[in-house]
Amino acid sequence: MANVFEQILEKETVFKDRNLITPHYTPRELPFREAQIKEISEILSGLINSLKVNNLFLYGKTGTGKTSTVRHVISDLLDYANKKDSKINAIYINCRNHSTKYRALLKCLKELYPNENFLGFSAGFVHEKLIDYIKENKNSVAVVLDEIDKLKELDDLVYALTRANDEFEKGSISVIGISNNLMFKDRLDPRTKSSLCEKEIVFSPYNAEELKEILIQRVKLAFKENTVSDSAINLASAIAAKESGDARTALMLLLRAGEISDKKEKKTVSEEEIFEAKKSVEEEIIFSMISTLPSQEQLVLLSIAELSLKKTGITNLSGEQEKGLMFSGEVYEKYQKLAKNLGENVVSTRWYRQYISELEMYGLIHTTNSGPGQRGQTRLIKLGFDAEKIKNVLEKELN
DNA sequence: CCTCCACAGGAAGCGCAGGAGT
DNA sequence: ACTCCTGCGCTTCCTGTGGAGG
Repeated sequence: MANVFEQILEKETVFKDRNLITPHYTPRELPFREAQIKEISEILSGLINSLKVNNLFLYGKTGTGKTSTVRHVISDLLDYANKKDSKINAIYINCRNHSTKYRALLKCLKELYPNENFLGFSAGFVHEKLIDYIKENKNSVAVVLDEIDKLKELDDLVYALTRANDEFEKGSISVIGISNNLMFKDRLDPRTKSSLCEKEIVFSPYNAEELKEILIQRVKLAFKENTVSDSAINLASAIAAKESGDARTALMLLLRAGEISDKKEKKTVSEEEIFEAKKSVEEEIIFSMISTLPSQEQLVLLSIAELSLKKTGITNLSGEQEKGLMFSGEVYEKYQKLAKNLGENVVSTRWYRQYISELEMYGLIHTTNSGPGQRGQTRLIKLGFDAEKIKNVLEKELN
């Protein structure tokens, strides 16, 4: 019998380099983000001349290329700075992993002094040390705060970072905030807001055509030649565009489809595999999103799922029956019943509306304002994914 | 035209948990 | 160990909006 590892590792595959199609990979080319790249670069170019540049705030839904774009610009900037002997540091911080002011500052220091460890030093010391670094080295430092909405004490941190600029004769700190939470900006302290959002750049979702281009480009990198059919790419981009305009979903579709082809020992990826991949990707996304939701929000979502399974639908703007559409009010009623049955407390209508907005932001539901023929000013709610699947996941989550 | 309904979403404030300062 | 402070989840109150109906 052949060696097991030989069987596994030397198996025929459709991939040339599987890593290049995972979400972690930052491609060198970023189609349809030229405008944003240019805008960000123009702003950051001042750093080369040791000027303090405007703080930057980027927002857009998940998978719209915010992080990739920033990483791209930063790496170009550092390359150029190297050539010109310009003193620039760029620090990338994912606030999900460094969620307090202290941890974020610590991460900055770690980048500036790679060989030293400041763990355990007081917050004040860490802050001083950061300022000292810039005073001594006269560097321009750009701090990227990704998923900035996950950061606690954000007001403090932004204040600490930007206020320091007054003390420098040469060198500076600039902050680039990235968020996919559109409401987030409004929750900020007015001073932080004006400081952080000196310049704002919006990333809108990709449409099907754009997703297609992105996929074609990635397929060239990650798959062997002529393994992925055009129709498969078309289908994958159409699915992703319809659901969210999220490039990550589109890439995941291709990745899974490739894996399915390998498993079947097929040498190509066709529409069939994309369809199969769609199921598993959907479930993955749904599961990972839902399981991190607060239980109250899960309850609201479950109410929507149950209603859309039961209801026949309501008449929409064009006067036709649309399935799975429901009023905000009836969802709240359903939610009240469900919560009572499960012994959970029931939140007020105001907070319930907050939940609805958040669920929409995550792409789990879609809402539209009611038009003529409907009850006044209300929201029509529709589930973003298959009701049956969501219900299954939720019922497990909620026991 | 006015009023009522069924909501949307802003503003203020409350109680709590957990971290910092002393 | 103790206060003080702050962010968070939430409620209460409020103003605004647009269709329905008198």
